[in-house]
Amino acid sequence: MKKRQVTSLDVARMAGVSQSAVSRTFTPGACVSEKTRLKVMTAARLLGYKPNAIARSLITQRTNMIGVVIGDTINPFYSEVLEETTQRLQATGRQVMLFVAAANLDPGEALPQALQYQVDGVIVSTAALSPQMALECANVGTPMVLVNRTIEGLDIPSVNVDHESGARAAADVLADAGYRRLAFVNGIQTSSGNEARRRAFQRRIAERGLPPALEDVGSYTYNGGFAAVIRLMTMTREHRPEAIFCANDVMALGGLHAVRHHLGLRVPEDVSIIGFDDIPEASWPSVDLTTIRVWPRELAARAVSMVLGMVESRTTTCDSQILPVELVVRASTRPAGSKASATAERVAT
Amino acid sequence: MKKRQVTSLDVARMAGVSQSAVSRTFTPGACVSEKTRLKVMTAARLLGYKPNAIARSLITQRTNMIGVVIGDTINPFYSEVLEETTQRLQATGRQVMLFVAAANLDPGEALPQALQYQVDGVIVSTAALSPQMALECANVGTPMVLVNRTIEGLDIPSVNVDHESGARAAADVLADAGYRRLAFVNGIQTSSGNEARRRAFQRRIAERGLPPALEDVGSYTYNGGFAAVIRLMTMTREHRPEAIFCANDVMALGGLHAVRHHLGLRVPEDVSIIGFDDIPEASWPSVDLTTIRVWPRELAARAVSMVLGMVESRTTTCDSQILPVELVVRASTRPAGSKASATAERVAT
DNA sequence: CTGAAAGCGCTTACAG
DNA sequence: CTGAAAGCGCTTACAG
Repeated sequence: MKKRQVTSLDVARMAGVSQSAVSRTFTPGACVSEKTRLKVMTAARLLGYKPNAIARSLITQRTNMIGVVIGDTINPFYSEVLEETTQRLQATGRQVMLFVAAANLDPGEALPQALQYQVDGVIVSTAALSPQMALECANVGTPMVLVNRTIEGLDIPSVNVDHESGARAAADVLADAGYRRLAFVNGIQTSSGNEARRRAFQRRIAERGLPPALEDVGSYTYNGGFAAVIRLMTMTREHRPEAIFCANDVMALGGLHAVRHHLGLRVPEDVSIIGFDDIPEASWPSVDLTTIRVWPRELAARAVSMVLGMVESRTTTCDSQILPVELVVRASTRPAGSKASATAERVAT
Repeated sequence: MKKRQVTSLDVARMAGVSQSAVSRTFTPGACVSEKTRLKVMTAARLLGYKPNAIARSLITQRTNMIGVVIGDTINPFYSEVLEETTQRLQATGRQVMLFVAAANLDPGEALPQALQYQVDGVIVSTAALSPQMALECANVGTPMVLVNRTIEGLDIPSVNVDHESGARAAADVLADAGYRRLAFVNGIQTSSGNEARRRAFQRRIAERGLPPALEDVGSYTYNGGFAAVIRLMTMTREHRPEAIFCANDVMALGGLHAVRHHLGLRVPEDVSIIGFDDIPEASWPSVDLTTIRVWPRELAARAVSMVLGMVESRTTTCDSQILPVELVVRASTRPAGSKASATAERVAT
C-alpha cells in the first residue's frame, strides 16, 4: 500500500524546471525567481510533494532532531519538564526523539541510539545515567545538557534547581518547629540530586545542633515513600522520627497517606512531613503538603535554550545554571512557636 | 567542535576490506566470513564507528521511527499511555518521534512534520485532530492508529476503551442509588470519546426513566472540572444536581475538591461524583472516587502492535479494537439501598 | 536566477 | 564470501 514517494525530480519534470530549482523553492532564503517558485509550488501541490527530511538531513549534516531522555514520566514533575521541553523544541521547528528509561534505570541504549540517528543535541533528565554513556556522547561532539542532575567528574552543562537551599529550608522549618528527631527519605541514592539534598539537609541539621537524621529509601515513588514512612513510624518510641523530609513530593504523598490512613495518626500532630517539588497534588486541600517549590517548566526552557545555543555555535560547552527554589509552608508541618504562617516565603539563594 | 563523522569507508580502509564488507558486518543476517567480521569489528571499535541510521533509512526506505502525537501529557492517564507506548516501541528497536499538541488543540503541523521525517507509522492520542490531517496521512500510505478516539467518516484503525459500557455503568450506579437530577460534565465536546460517553450516559438515563442530565464543560482539566461543578452546585435548589458524572477523573477530582473544600458540602451525602479512567489519585484514601477503570497500558500495547503489524505487512488497515472497562465503586457515590458494596464489579461488555 | 553535477553515508543486486 | 557500482532524495558550490 505504501506508494512510491513523490520526489523533487517528479516536481521538476512537471514544472518544467531543474531539480535544483525545486530544492531552492523549498529552501528558505534561496535564490528563486517568483515565476519559477510559482511553477514549482503548483506542481508540488498537485503532486502532494513534501521534501524528504531524512535526505535533507544526510546532506546538510543536521537532522534538527533533539534526543530527550527522561526517567519517570509518571511523576508530574517530569511530565511537565517533558511537555515544556517538547513544546519549546517544536516551536523552533525541531523534532524530539524520545527515550524513556525504564523505572529510573540507566537509559542504557538510549544515548547510543540517539547518536546513530544523528540527533543534533541531547537533553537528559533521568536520575540514573552512567558516566560512560555521557562520555561517549561527548566523544562524538554532540551537545548535551543534564536536567536536574550532574555527573561527578564530568563537566557536562546542566540546569539544576538549588537542591541545597531547598534542603536547608526544609531543615530550618523542622528545626524551628522544635523537633529533634528527624528523618530523611532518599529517592535513589545514586542520583546526584538526591545526594545534594541529603547532604545539605544533614549538614544543616548538624549546624542547628540536632542529631543526624535517620535515613530510609523510597525510590522516588509513591509506594516507595509509603513503605519507607511506615518503616520509620513503626520504630520504637525512642527512635521514631518527629518529622520526615522526603526527597520528592511523590514519596511525601505516599508517606502522608501511610501516616493518616494506614497508621491512623495525625499530620502534623503526630509527625510532620515535608516534600520537594510542589507538584499540583501537593496543594490539594485534602493533602496540603509543606514542600519546596521548583519550576519544572523554567528548567525545561533553560535546558532547551542551552542545547540549541550549543548546536548553533557548534560547541559542547556552556555555563551551567542553578534555579532558585521557594519554601511553601502548608499544613503538613507544625509551625514555629504558635504563629502559623501559611504564606510562601522566598528562600535566599 | 563537531568532529568529522567516522564512516564505513574509514573502517573499511583500516580493516583492509571493502566498504560493502563493513556494511554487511553491521547488517544482521548478511553474509560475512568470521574472519572479515572480526577485522571489521576491531577496526570499528578502534575508530568508534556506529552506522549512520539516517543514511541507512534513506536507502532502505524505512526509518524505524514511529510518530507519537499526544494531547495532554499532564493527565496521568496519557502519561501512562505515552510511557508504555515508548517503552514498547523501544523494545522492538524503534525510535519514537514525539509531538505534543498544545492544550488539547489540534496538533497542527505534527502530522505533516512526522511525514516529512518519513516515520514508518503514527500513533495519535489526542482529543482534537482534524480529519484533514488524518486524510493527508492516509494519502501518503503511512499506517496510523488512533488511541481512544475515532474520526467520523474515516475508517482509521483505532483502539478504544468501551466508552458506552462505562457511561452506562455510571448511569446505572446513580439511578440505582435513587437519584433523579443528574449532571454530566463534558471534557472537550469535539472529542469523539467525550461524545460517546455523553450520548451513552444520556440514553441510559432516559431508559431508566430519569429526566435528561444537565450538562456543563470542564475541558478535561482539574480547574475546568472545579469550575463546572461549582456552576452546577450553585444553581437553585430545584435544578441543582444530586449526582454528577465527569467525563474523566481529572475533572472529577477538581469537582470533588470544589464540593468538599470550596462549597463545604459533603460527598456523597450532598452530591455524588463519579469519574472515568481510574487514575492513581482516584484511589487515594483522601479521595476515594467512584470511577470507571480503564487500562491505559493495555491501550498502548494494542496500539503499538497494530501499527507495527501494519508496517510489517505494508497495509494501512486493520481491525479496530475495543477494550472492556470496569466499574469501581468507592466512597464518592451513595450505594444502592442500604448495602454498600465497595467492591469492583465487572461490567458486561 | 538557473542547471548539471558532485556528494552526504549507507544497502544491495550483480558478477565473480 | 567478496568488491565495484548504482542509487536512496536531497543541497550546494560551480559555471553560465
